[in-house]
Amino acid sequence: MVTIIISVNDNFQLFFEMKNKTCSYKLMASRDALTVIQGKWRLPIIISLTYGAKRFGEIKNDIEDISPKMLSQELKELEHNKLITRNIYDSMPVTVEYTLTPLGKSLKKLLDELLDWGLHFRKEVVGK
Amino acid sequence: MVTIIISVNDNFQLFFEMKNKTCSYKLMASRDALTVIQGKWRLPIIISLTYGAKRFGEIKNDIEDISPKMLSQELKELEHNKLITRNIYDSMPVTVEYTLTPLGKSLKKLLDELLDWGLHFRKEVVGK
DNA sequence: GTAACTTGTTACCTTTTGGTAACTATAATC
DNA sequence: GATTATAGTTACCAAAAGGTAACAAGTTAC
Repeated sequence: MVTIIISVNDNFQLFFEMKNKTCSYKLMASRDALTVIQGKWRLPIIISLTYGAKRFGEIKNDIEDISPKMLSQELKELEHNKLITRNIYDSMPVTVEYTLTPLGKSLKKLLDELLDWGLHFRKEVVGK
Repeated sequence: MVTIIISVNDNFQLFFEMKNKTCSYKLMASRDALTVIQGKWRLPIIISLTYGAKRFGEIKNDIEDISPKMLSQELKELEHNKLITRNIYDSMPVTVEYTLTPLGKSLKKLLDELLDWGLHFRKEVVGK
């Protein structure tokens, strides 16, 4: 039996105990991926940024009912996980631009698959 | 502006307000997919069942530290979303077998992509 | 000097998710 | 009649996630 402790970031730890080392490692990686994109606002934010660099207020307008607290919080998390970068411009008033990193852009295939299966699921379950 | 209300199941509702109908529909489908597989125990359970039909106790042994309450709860949710089926056998003592449905098996590509990106992410972020 | 615009922060509260420990029902075995 | 094995359930609690409303700092325009 193996116990592996990994952390996606400072606030989040995953503990797994499994009999099979390879299987538990794969499970961890899959759950890392899930952890990074889950939550109410992350997909909307990431999708908003796939259309190019955006400022705080622009993302907020895109998503409509997100609060500044949640947007700020989630942007920090995404930056921490290196999916986006934050650029401050010394204009007046100050503007801050967010862009997807290469790692962030590398989510495309996963997001496509998520959409694909989601549509399939809706057809099979939600739609009926 | 369009407001669309959908529900994945009786207990869960997603509300989206967006300016672009197509975009919000895609977002909903993607979030459906996320919703169905997220949570601490769903991936382990689904993965456990990819190795074939299993009984309640067998899944419990596979996952080690899951409680009967959580396993029961999550199995019900997965059944409700039509990813698994529950078969009762009138043996003694009674045995119950869980299997993946075709819809459950259709998750394979998504799970593969999740694993793929998760490994990439670990290499880029967690590993450093 | 007051209002407006930018990007946030803070304190407080509610809802959702997950955990613990004890218990249940049924039947077979000792 | 007590123990074992099956597959759960129940009541209660803790932690995480998300929501609301008010505020803050810096600069420009009126």
